[in-house]
Amino acid sequence: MDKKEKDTRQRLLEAACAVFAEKGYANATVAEICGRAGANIALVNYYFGDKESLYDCVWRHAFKTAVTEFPIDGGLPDDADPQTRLRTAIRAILGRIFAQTDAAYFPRLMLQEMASPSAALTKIADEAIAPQMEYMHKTIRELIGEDASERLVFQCLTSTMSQCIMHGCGHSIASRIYREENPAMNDLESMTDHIFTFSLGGMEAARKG
Amino acid sequence: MDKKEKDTRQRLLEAACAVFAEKGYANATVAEICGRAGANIALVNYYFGDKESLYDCVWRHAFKTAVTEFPIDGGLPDDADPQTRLRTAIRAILGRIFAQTDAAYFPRLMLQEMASPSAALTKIADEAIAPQMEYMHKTIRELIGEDASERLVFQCLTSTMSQCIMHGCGHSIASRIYREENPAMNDLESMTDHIFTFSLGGMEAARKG
Amino acid sequence: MDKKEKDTRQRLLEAACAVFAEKGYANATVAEICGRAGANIALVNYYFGDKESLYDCVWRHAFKTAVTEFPIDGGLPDDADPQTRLRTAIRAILGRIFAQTDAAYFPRLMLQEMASPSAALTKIADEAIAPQMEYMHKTIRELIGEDASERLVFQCLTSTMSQCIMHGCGHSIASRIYREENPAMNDLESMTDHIFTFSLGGMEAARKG
Amino acid sequence: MDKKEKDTRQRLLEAACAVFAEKGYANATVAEICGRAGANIALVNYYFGDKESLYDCVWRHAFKTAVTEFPIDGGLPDDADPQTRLRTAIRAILGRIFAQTDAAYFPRLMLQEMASPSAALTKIADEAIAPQMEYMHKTIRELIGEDASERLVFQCLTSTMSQCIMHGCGHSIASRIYREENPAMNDLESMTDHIFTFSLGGMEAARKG
DNA sequence: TATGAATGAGGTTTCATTCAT
DNA sequence: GATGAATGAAACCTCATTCAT
Repeated sequence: MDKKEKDTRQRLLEAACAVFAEKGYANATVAEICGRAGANIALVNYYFGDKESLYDCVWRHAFKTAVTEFPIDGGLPDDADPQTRLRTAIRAILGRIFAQTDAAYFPRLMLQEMASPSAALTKIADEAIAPQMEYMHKTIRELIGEDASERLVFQCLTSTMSQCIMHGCGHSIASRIYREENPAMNDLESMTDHIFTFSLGGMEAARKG
Repeated sequence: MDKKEKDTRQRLLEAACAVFAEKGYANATVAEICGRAGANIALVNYYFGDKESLYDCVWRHAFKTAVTEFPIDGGLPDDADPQTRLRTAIRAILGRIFAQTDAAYFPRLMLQEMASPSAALTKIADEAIAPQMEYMHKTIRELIGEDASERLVFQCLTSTMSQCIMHGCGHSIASRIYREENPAMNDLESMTDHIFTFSLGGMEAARKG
Repeated sequence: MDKKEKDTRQRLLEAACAVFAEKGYANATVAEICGRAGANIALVNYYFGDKESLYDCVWRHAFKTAVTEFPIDGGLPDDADPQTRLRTAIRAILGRIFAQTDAAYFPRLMLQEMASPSAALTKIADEAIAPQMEYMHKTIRELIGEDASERLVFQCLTSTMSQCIMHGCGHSIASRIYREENPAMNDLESMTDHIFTFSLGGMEAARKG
Repeated sequence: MDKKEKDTRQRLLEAACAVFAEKGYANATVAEICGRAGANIALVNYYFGDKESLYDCVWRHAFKTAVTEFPIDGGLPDDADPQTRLRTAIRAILGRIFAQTDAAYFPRLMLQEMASPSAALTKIADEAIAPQMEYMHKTIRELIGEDASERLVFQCLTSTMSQCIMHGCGHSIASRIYREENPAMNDLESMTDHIFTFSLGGMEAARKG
């Protein structure tokens, strides 16, 4: 019975991840989630209380999976040089986006939150995003140097993160413009290389001028 | 009477722009649109047929306003040098995002489409986005040189566009992480400078590496 | 169209009065109300917003009808002697209870509130009940005399009101104990006489003892 | 194990008393009852069959407790004089209402039944209420005299019982009108005195008038 | 004896749309 | 050109009950 229970709850959670990631909080329906999980519609309330609490479980699950499978520091020692840390972090973020596991849900959920913030966004920003941003911030600060203004660091951080997010999440629009799937889109390593090189070059230029 | 009609239809269209941009297609309600427009709830169907057709009018209106107020080429002559064209294009895209007019709706609608594509996305991509991307593509091709692979051009294009989009639209999440409004966020010219410099530096590095 | 509109809203309001009076707020269902009114189930929300607001309209309507048809002072001049005022008030309260109009809903709603208070009770007590109680209080104070303790006045007030309420509302239980309808139950005037005489005698005794 | 069973069943019964008394039959939920009893939700059906049967057990339990702890005749000899018997009966009824034990549930359940009769009311009236009313009836008949009409006896009975019920159960509304708790409300003996005196005086007056 | 999973019916509410006027 | 009434479908949630264990 331990088996069966975990099964249904887990199936619900995973179906919910998929549906929330696809449609966003407000637009996702409990009915569809239960339908995909092959579960009775009342079970969401049985296991999670209500849709909002289910969503909490969903983003936490997605986030935990993402940072577990693709930790932002990639397991590097703390004293790794900042260039390595930057490349590793870019690789981690892209890894999440293109993961075939539940880790992929987190970035998609974030895109949904960016488009239509839900009540959970404040919590998510505090608990999930801020720590990762701090890591990136520290890394970029080291790369640009202590003399650079805080503002410059923030701009470079945004520029770098932008590319990670868009290269991955832009799919839905990009794939409609370039009708055939663009080859670069699926090549994780080359994408990492590009963003890393582009960003380093960008920071260098920004630092000077 | 001709006046009044146009008035109401126009008011509905503008209210619809705002609501769709804020909540996305599925989440926007006809009732709220009519409410904001101060119009009777049946008028959406009267003037536009149904919600979907209204949405078509909305994105076309938003797009037209955006390209009229902020043309991607900024009115430059065709033979302007590519660096100037790039900077101008970046400025135009950012201008749209931070516009106080209906022009600002288009990028927000696109963010919504990126998160939760509606049935209209294919049309939008063909009619609205593709031409602009081609202009950017051509510009970047000129900057990188004819020898560069098509793939590299595409990567640089994505990297550049990413920054424009995120610097503007990332607000909802960014403002929650950096509790106080970051100063750079609202300074259009400095943002243009940054993205331009960063992207040029990035392309230079990408071309070499 | 003015006719039809008022019709449905009014029909809903009256059906709601009946159902709320019969079952109490929580136990009444919107479906039954709409069913009795011969209206679509969505119309409660269309006309009243939600169940709670409908309930507000209901008790206010019932109260207004009750005090209009059966004013507590029965139209007596302010300087009427307290005995007359007491008898008139008793008559008014009983009149409401046995009314064949919407006035009868108010005491039944109050019985429901007494059994299972709803969120509206505070409002009802303030706006509807308190003023009537004050009138009764003043009247009884005059009957008992200025020397009597406040506590005694309150006790006599409660004793008098009790009888009005129970003689009327106790029906549901009483009619089950005395299987045949008790004759006194339906004779409004004799019931008024009894409560008036009994209460006067009671107060006289209480004052002395 | 025999102990434990009785325990759980008993805990359920007592929790059910509380919940039914507070919210009435229809409004009480099995889930809340089980929650308060610290028992699994399926146990109501296991021990009692269904909600309705549980309710039967509840009112019988409440009634038995009430008449055991506060017998209507207060243990008086059959030949006690009617005044003493009346005072004792009033004291018993008030005692139940203000009891800190399960005895207090019975009057509250009756208030609920008065407001919204359940399917059980007929049974309750026959088995629980009627015998007590007969006792009161006989007592009052003796007080008023054999010449009095049956109707007068019934009216005086109702007037007397009304006060007992209302002085006790009217709390929810009364406490909202007189914001501070009225002192008389909690003083059992003085309340008994008042109702006894008031009723005797009332009967005397009614008999004459 | 006791549990947690599961279910179907039914509750309130929202929404896009239609219709008569 | 504009309105308000009306509707059916579907959303979220609650609840009594059943079942396997």
